[in-house]
Order: sequence, then C-alpha cells, then structure tokens
Amino acid sequence: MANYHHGDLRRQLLAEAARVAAGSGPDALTLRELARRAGVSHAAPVHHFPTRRDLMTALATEGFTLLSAALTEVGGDIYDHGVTYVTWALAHPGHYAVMWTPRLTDEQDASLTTARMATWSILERAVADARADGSESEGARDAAYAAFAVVHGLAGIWLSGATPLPPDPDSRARAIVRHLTFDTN
Amino acid sequence: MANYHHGDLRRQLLAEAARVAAGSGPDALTLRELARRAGVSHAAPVHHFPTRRDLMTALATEGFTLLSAALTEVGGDIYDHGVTYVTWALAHPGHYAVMWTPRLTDEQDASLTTARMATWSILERAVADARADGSESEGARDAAYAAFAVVHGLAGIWLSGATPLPPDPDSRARAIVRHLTFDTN
DNA sequence: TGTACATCAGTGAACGCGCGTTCACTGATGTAC
DNA sequence: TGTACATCAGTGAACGCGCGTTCACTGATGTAC
Repeated sequence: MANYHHGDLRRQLLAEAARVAAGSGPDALTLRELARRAGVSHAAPVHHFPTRRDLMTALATEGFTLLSAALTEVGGDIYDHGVTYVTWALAHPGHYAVMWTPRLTDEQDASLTTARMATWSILERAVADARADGSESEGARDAAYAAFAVVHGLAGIWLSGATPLPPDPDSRARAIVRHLTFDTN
Repeated sequence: MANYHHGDLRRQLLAEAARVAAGSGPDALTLRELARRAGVSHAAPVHHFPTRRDLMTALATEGFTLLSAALTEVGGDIYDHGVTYVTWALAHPGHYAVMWTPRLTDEQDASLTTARMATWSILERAVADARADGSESEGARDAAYAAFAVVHGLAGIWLSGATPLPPDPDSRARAIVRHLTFDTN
C-alpha cells in the first residue's frame, strides 16, 4: 500500500488518535504523532482535520455515537444500561477521555452536540422507565444524575489507574450499580 | 517585597499551580508559567521542585491532605461525607484534577501514597458505619465503591463543564447521593 | 560584636526539542467533451 | 476511447514558539569561632 494517496487516512488518523489518547492521555495527542503512526508526512492530516481541535471534536463525536449504539443494542433496564456504559468506557478509553474534556473540543459543533444529547436521552429514558412519576420532575432529574454519576465515576476510577481494575469489571459494575435506588420515596 | 530571596516561593508556586490547573487543566501547567506568575525567573522553581513531576506530586499530596481534613472536620454519616467530597472537589478543582491524573505524578512517592490511603480510609469507614456486616466483606467493598463512584462521578460531571453547574450544588448533591442505598443485600 | 566562610535561593543566557501551521510543489484521481 | 483540465490529497522545507533543563554566576542568609 505504497500509494501516494493513502485512501483511508481520515479513518486511520481517528483510530490512532483513540489509541494515543488511551495510552498517554488526550493532551499527548499531537497531529505530528498521528501522521507518524499513519506513515504519512506531518502535513498530510491538515487535509482531513484543519486544526487539532477539529480532530478532537470528530473523535468525541464518534465516541458518543458509538456509545449510543452500544446502549441501544444491549438494551435492558437502567442497571443494564449502567453496566453497558461502564463496559463501553473501559473498552474505549481514548474516546471516553476526549468526550469528557470539553476544553479540547469545539463545543459549538453541531454534530458533537447532537451526538452528546442522543446519549443523554437514552440514559434519561432508562431512568424514567425505572420510576413511576415520569421524567419531568426535579426528582427524576436527580435520579438520572445519580445513575449517570455512579457509572461515570466508576469508569473514571478504573480508567485513571489510581485503583487497579478488578478481574471481572462487568459483574463488579453490576453489583455496584445495584446500590442505586430509584424509588420516588 | 522586592527581595532577592522570595521567602515563600514554594508555597506560592503550589498555589499558582492549583489556579492554573483549575483554569486550563493540569497539562497546561508549566514550570515557566508558574515562575512568571510568582514574579521570579524561570529557573528559580528548580530549587523547590527539581522536575515538573515533583511539583505535580506535591500538589496531589496537598490535595489529599486537605480533602481528608475537610471530611474529618465536617463529619456526619456516609451521605454527609459524600456531600463534603463533592463540595470540596468543586472548591479545589486544580488539586482535584491532579489527584486523579496519576500519569502526572510519582505514584511511588511515599507522602502521596500515605495521603491517598488516608482519604480512602475515611470514606471506607463511613460506609462500614452505614452497614451492619462490618467492612471486610466483598459486599462492603462494593458499597464503598458505589459511594465513592457517585461522588467522584458527580464532581467530574460538574467540573468537566460539559454540564452546567446547578445554582445550589450542595443541596443538589445531597438529593443525588440519597439515591444510594447501603442495605446488606 | 566582628569576621570568615559555607550554604541557600535567586539570575539570565543558552541548549535542544517537538509542536502547529504555512507554503510552494506535485502526483493521482475524477470529469467534461 | 482519448484527451484536456480541474480538483484532491499528498510531500518536504521552513516559520516562530514555548517548553524543561543546564550552566556559570551572584546576592542574601546563617553559622562557627
């Protein structure tokens, strides 16, 4: 594949970006490093991502899209959604880090906003289904936050490396998420 | 204070470091920027922190120490501890970011390890107090993780800026933490 | 109370490095006729 | 099926920048006697 035209550079740059962000954090992600890994000159990426921020934004958008797909595909109740969220984050640490570092992305970007909101809607709906009083009350919003906080926090703890990953994160995540209650008390 | 000898440079460097990390993230934290803010030459900090990593480690250690103090001082049950944790994180975003980015610190450092473990012990003890079966079971460990995950996640969500901070984070945090249950089954 | 001297904590110039971005260019591809 | 030409996606050199770290130095402070 010694083409002058790479053919699939955009996709490969995003894949390498996810890999670098997973290993060394999103701030270690440089356009020159991605070009190096893709085997092209350091000026090549500019045709696909004019600036570093554009690449970060695309990576975050891809992340939210993939996460929404995973949540929808697995389905189940709010606890299942929580486990899927954690599992997905552990499997896509690079995307996950960029998704939650808005400083690196263009938060005005329409695609990113749409993808982010789609993910949030799925979780909110799962929480509403676990409750009797609909999804419009303040209580329902707090419940959704609690569900989201516990899975986001758990993913963060494990991904940070400050705490060793347990041998079986899935079932451990399930046990932990079970400590949430969605009663309308 | 136009002394040749600054007199309090170490403390001031740490204070500026917390400020920079809070505003632009810990990766934007450079020794030269801190020197600039402290009004000394860029080579001065080396006498207090030989490398950038040493400064990061000191900042993280200070963070865990301050957090332990806050948790102990406020006291109360596991829910109170949770609210204190979130409140403290929102008040010390710079420390908090460095505390949870082990890639930047020297994780072998004895002071840091000690400070980190002390914080964890306080939270673990609060969870054990909320349960009947002691703190040695696997269930107790999962309960502690759930408590920790929800407050760590909530702090992360609000600090990331991806979600706007509510007008009254304290009472909101309390309502959210209430969705945790520590029953022994 | 003085004085000699070691040590501490600064200065400012210099180093090499990797970065994002720009530029003029060129080879490959696609399209109109 | 050919050919002219526009466009796309690369190359490689160059730019200016800020960084961590090193170095020889110097002024201020503390201590021994």
